[in-house]
Amino acid sequence: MTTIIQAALPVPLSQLFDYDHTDALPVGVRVRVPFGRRQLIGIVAGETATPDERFQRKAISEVLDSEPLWPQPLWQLLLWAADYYHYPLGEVLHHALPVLLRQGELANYQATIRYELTAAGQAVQLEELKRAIQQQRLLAALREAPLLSRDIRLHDYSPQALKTLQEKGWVVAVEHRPAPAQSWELKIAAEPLQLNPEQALAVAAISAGQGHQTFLLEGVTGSGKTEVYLQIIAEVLRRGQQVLVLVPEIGLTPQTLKRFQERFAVPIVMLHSALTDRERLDAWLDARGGHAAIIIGTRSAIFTPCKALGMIIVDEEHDTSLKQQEGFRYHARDLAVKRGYEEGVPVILGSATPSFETLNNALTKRYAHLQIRRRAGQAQPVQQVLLDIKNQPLKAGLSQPLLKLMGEHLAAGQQVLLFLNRRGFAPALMCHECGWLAQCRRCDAYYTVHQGSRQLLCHHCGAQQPLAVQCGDCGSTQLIGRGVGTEQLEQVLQEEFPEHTVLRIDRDSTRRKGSLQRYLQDAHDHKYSILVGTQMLAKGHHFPEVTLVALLDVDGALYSSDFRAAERLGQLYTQVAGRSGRASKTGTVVIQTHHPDHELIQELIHNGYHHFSTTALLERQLTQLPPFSYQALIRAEADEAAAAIDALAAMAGLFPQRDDLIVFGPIPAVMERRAGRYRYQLLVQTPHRSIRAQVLRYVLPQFEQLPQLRKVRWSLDVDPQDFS
DNA sequence: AGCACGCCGACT
DNA sequence: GTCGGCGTGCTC
Repeated sequence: MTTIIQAALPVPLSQLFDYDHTDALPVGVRVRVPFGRRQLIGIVAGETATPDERFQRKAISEVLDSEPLWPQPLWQLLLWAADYYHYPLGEVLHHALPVLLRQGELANYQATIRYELTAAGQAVQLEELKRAIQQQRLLAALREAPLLSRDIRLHDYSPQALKTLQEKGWVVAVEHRPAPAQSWELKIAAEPLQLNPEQALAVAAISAGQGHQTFLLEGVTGSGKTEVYLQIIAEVLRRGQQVLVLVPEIGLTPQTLKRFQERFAVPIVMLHSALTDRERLDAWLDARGGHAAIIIGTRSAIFTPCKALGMIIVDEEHDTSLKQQEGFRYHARDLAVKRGYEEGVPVILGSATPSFETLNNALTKRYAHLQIRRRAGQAQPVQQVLLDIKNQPLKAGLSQPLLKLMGEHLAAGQQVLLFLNRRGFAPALMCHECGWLAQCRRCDAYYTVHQGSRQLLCHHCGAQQPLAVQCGDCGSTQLIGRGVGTEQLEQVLQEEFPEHTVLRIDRDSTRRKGSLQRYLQDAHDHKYSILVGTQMLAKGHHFPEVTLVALLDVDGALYSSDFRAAERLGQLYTQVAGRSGRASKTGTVVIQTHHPDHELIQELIHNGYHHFSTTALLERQLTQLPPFSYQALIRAEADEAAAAIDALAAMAGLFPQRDDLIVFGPIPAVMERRAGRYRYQLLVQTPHRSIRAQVLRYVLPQFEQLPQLRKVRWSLDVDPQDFS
């Protein structure tokens, strides 16, 4: 009896593909199938009795799993996500798998080979091998500890030398099977801290809940949100259930792990970018098998199957890194809420500065709203200083009053933190005689001057040029950097405060792997007095000795075309302010601006984020912007502007005319030309989610017929977070 | 997305 | 005469 299996394949096509198979197969099982003239790994998505007979069906080549890869609720989430984001199911499923499973490896722990010294090997004098350096190196390493094949690769040991050592009988390869399903039991390794009344209330409210409920845990920086997490996690673990914790990309640090490990003596897996594919699969299996009690990871960890999930925590839920910005453009926070619903477990969204979407859900009672307004311990409120820099002399963007304040804090032996969201030496290179600016040939952007590498760099397409010495227009050699970047700021500060040390943290200074971690640790340990950095430095790090924090240039955000710019500035300011001052030391936050009277700044300073956000939310309501409407953005790019415009215009023409639908565009992207390509977009907006879904479902299949689309690359972004 | 087929330009 | 450029079409 043959069955007709419908498989979801990792191709950008939304349909399923029919295959013959001898038996029925459960949904969620991987199969290897012939597709054109290649073999693909697909996922069984169902079976059918009424296949499309226009196609010559082929047979499944191989069934790779005996049971579905995902538990039912997670499978439901994946189906929902493909539908919600209008992204092909096959690609969504593919994306949700560890790399090795995408490639067809078995969903098993793999025995690893471990190399150990034999007694003979132990007895060998390293001296004997001085003619064979590679063997000597290996032997020396093996004296310390056995090696896994991964270590061999990682430390670049010679496989040839290893083989020779085995032949000499000095080294043996031992097959090492990872421990199978081990059970765990909650052991509290450290005593919980004493909670303040608001924290206690939050813990109690979450613990009292039954089944699914979403909580917004809005706690000012330093209010002890983590302690709340830890105590409710304890509750979940006590029931023998697992906890999934999502953190921002930058927040996934050894310190985070340490904090959990110090409290709970349970297996914790951390899904970070440094894992090998095999380690990632092992972690995935640990979670799925229920052997891991706590799973901590970034965005993509939301797809980790869990045998007995008890709770999902999304820390820093406002963080933009939770939204994937290319390909399958999902928002991990939104998927977390949906998954919590499917799994019937509570979801905690934590932030000092909630996104307007989440805040709105809390204010309208869809989410329970828990607030912690008090800072833990004796933390003092910060002192806020607004510096009007209109007509003020600036030194590398620093005003005199700020320099004076810095001097005071440094003299008192404290640390100072400066934010400037512009890396490089200067954001443009200008001719002093004629005003010419060095422009990237492939983008609508100026080159950034990088002094260290003596280069002009385009931050948008990556183009690099040797630092020009002559004006491209008048030939003058009077070229000067215009504006200030972190590199220049660092240099000037070093001159200004020669007796203090300056550390710059941005993408350029932390290019080497692990250097960010090291710098953050050094900053924390007060090895530097002045810290200069971009946004990178703003996220989730605590430097207890920092008492002065300054935002050097916020003007760009005040008059931005992006309606979310204000929200982001509010979040940045508040997060940064929370970085300043701890315990007994009063912190100071400084904003430098040309628009000190701007409503947004006044609101933030005088009323704080919560008030600011609720007021700003009213404005979003008046203007019918998200979260009071639902958007989708169609982007198109092509070598010719006309091609992109024509494609989007053709798409726009397919949308129905109706009062509850706005189709706006084609309009040029904020940067119309980037990397030699012209970029345009079409904004779709509706008052209800369901209408957006309905309209897109109607219109998207028709796009395939449009000849204008063949010349462009285009993509759909549901709930776009940024309009670049 | 791949991967082939197919039809026009500069090379052994 | 061929290698190879990327336009077009198809994959159950």
